[in-house]
Amino acid sequence: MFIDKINESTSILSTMNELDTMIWQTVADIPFGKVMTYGQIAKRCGYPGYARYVGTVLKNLPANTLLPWHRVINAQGRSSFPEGSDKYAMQIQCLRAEGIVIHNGKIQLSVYQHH
DNA sequence: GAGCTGACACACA
DNA sequence: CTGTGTGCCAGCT
Repeated sequence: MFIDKINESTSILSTMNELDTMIWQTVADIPFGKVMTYGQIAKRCGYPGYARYVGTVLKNLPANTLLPWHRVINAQGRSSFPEGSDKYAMQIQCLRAEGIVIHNGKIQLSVYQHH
């Protein structure tokens, strides 16, 4: 029925907003000096396979956000920004400020990954 | 509706 | 270890 279509779509919409919120929560819960990967966050939120979506959500964060987005890196233990960019330098700097050691742009997940 | 494009991940060479 | 191919999925053309 027509009304069901509307409810269905709004339900999907609210699910997506809910996912955004869960992603924010998960990122906010990463302790100082630890990191998590995109895929890991997606899984924790109950949405395996949504690694890329985690990235788009973080991208849409306001520049002045208090969320520790710098603690989110890719599965290779590297920043996902191009190596010369401002964002890249920014992320590396923030991580180093938390005592995380980065060697040749690589972070040892075996040491710093938050489970 | 059909492609393209990413702040991704994984397997394999 | 680095490069390449493939799968993935929401958001934008």
